[in-house]
Amino acid sequence: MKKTKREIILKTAASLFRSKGYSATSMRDLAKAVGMEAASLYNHIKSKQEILAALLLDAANSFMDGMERIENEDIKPLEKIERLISLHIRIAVKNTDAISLLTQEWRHLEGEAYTEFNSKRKDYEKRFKNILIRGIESEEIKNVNPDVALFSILSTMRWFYAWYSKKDGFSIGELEQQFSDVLIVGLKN
Amino acid sequence: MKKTKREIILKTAASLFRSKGYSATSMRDLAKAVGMEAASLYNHIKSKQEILAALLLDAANSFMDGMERIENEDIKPLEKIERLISLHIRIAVKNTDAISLLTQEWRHLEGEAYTEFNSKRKDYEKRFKNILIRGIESEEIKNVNPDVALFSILSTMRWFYAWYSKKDGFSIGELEQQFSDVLIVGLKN
DNA sequence: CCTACCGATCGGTAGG
DNA sequence: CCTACCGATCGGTAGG
Repeated sequence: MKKTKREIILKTAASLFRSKGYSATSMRDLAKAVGMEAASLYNHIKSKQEILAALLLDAANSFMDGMERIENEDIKPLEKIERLISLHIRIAVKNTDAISLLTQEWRHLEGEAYTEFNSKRKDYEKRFKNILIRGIESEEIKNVNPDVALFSILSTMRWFYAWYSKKDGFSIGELEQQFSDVLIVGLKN
Repeated sequence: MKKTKREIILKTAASLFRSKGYSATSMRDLAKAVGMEAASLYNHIKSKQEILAALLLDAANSFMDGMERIENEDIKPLEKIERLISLHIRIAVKNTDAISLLTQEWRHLEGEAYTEFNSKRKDYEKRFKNILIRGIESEEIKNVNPDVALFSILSTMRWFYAWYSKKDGFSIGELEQQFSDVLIVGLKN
């Protein structure tokens, strides 16, 4: 499990970008945290932008892979929604810093990386929404506005990393159960 | 309805901070957007920090006032939750830029302003949670984890401004109805 | 991986 | 409200 210098730089950058924000983190901050001079970073990475792009596209791909897998499972729409909630929770627990960037810092992407990230994001949302629509059609899901339902689930899941960082003592299973309860079953008795 | 220069500067800053982020927005960007030289801004504001603090504390106070009012209404907990959802929607529709900063840029606050903002935020969440707990006690609300329920509602409402900016043609009444449906009644048939 | 350094830009001030 | 300017810091490169 030896980590290359590049991997260490990326991990450290994720943590700094998360706590200070991309713009407010300088390459000198990053160099100090890694234990080298700023100029030396450039032997491992091309630019500050490349770091952000690598982190975000990697995280985005985890979600695309998960979506692909869940779409192809032979289960009902509502169960797919549950699996997607679980996907978000698991990725966030495993890779909290990178997920925070996905929520907070993606607008600082430039050029092609921005375009690529954005189109993945839109594709993901479209596929998620299609599952909701199929659930509404089969009457497994209430006749709610699918855009509102999609947005509600995704907002909650996108901020999950921040909530999770403050709370302790929940197992993955408990988290999945409680978020499914609230997001799918609702509050009203 | 004449606006002072200071008000124009604050409004313009809110819009720039929203689209570029606080750190990535320079005082020269702001000056240009307002139509003066950077140095001249300082006749109306003390510092870049002061702008962010003024915008955020003002927005935070809108929520504190709304919470105060709703707490004192003689209605059941679940109806208070509905009113709070409506409060978030109305403030976000009226003051979209400032609300985006509340969600995205508050961590750039420094010193006393950070402390004050943070304590208001915590106070607001505590009072919101108490309403949920009272609803659970009276069995009007399902026996869900109140932290998870609080977090789910607040995440959705905090991102509402971004969703709303992309969608058109909803009246306030429709928005209130649809978000209450999804957040309170749930998805499962 | 470092020293030395580049041009650009930052938030902010002096003085009028 | 402007011109002129401050010291500090930025992302990044040259050359070893």
